[in-house]
Amino acid sequence: MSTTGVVRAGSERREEILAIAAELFAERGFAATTVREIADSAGILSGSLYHHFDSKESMVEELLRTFLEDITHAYRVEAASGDDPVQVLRTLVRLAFESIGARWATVSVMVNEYNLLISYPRFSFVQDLSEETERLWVGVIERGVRSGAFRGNLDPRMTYRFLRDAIWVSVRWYQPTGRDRPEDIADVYVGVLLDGIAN
Amino acid sequence: MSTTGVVRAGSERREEILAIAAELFAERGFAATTVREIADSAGILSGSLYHHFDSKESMVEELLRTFLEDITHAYRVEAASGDDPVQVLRTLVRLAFESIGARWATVSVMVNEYNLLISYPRFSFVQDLSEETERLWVGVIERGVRSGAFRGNLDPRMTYRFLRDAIWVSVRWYQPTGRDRPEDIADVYVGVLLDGIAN
DNA sequence: GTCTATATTGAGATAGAC
DNA sequence: GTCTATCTCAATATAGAC
Repeated sequence: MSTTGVVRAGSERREEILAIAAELFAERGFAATTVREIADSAGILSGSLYHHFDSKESMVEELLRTFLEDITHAYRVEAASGDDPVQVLRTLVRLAFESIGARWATVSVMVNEYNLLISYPRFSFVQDLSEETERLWVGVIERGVRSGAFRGNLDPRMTYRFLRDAIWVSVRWYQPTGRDRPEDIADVYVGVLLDGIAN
Repeated sequence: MSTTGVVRAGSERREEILAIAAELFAERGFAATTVREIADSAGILSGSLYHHFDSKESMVEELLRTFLEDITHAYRVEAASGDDPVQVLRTLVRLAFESIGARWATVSVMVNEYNLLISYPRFSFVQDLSEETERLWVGVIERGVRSGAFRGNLDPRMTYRFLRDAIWVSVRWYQPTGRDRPEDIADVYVGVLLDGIAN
C-alpha cells in the first residue's frame, strides 16, 4: 500500500516518529518519556516534533486508537465465524500474540498505561473497545460451556481475565526478535488453559 | 506491635504518608504523581514531606523493598517445606494473592513500574528478589514434573511466567474490598492451571 | 520539514521560622 | 512536624526564520 501514489493522512516520516515514540513509551513509560528524547531519537529538535503532532498525548492516542481498532475488528470477524468454540478461542489467542509480535511497543504502552489513560475522557475509546473485546471473548467461552467443550462450572468472565492478563502482560518478557514465534507461544498458552498442567 | 512503646524507625505518621503515596502511585503511576498531590492527600504542604523522606524515589523504594523482602521470605519458607509440589504451588499462589489483598497498592506499583524501576541501579534489589522468586517457583514446578504430578512435556519457566503474570496483573481488576477472598481467587487460578478448562 | 530561540508552566527540592 | 517562601531545573509547547 505504501508504494501507491495515494495521498494519505500519515506521512512516512510521521509513522517513523510514531514508531520511535512507541518504543520509548514502552521502555520508559509515557510520563517518563520526554518530547526531547523522542526528538533526539528521531534526529531532530523537540520543536520540530510539533510540525507532525499536536502534543505528546496525541501521539499515544494515535498509536492506541489504530491498534485497538484493528485488533477489535479482527476479533469481531473471528467471533462471528461460527467455528467451534475451542478453535475460535485458539484463533483469538493467536491474534493477540501476533499483535504483540507485530506491534510490541504499542501493546506494551497499552498494557502499562491502561489505568492512567482511561482516567482521561480523551481516551474513553480505550475502555470502550476493551469492553467490546471482553464481550466477544466471554461470548465464545460461554458458547464453549453450552456446547460442552468447556467445563460446566467455569466462570467465563474470570477465565477470560485470567487468559487476557496472562497474554498481554507477556509483553514484559516477550522478545519479538527471539526464537519463539507468536503462534507457538499462543499454542502453549491455549494448551495449558485447555488441559492444565496436571498429569 | 504498634501499641508498644518501642522506638521504631518508621513513625506512624511516616507509615500513613507512605500508604497515601502508594495509593496515588498505584492509581496514577509513579512519574505522573506529584509530591504536591501526596502532600495534599496527607493534609500537609509539599515541603513538609521532606521532613519524612529524602525524595519521591525513596518513598517508592521503601514500599517495594519492604514488600519484596517480606514475600520472598514467605516463598523461601514454603519452597523449603518439603510438601508435595502441588500443595506447595497452591500455597505459593495463595501467598501471592494474600499479598495483593494486604498490600494492593504496593503490588500495583511493583507490577506497573517494574520495567521503569529496574533501569535504575538504586532498584537493583527489585530484579534480584524477582529472580530469586523465579528460581524458587520454577524449582517447585520442576520437582512436580520429576515426581509425575505435572506433565513431563511442561516448560517450567514458561509455565511459571504464565502463572506469575496472570497473578500479578490481576491487581488491575482485583478489588480488595470486594466479595472475592484472595484465597478463593488463588484456588480458582490453581484449579485452571492444574486441570485446564476443557471437559 | 527542520531549526533557532524562547515563552510558560510545573516539577522536585531546600532553608529557616514557628 | 508543619509552614512560608523560594530556588532551580526541566518539561511541554510556540513563533517565525530558513
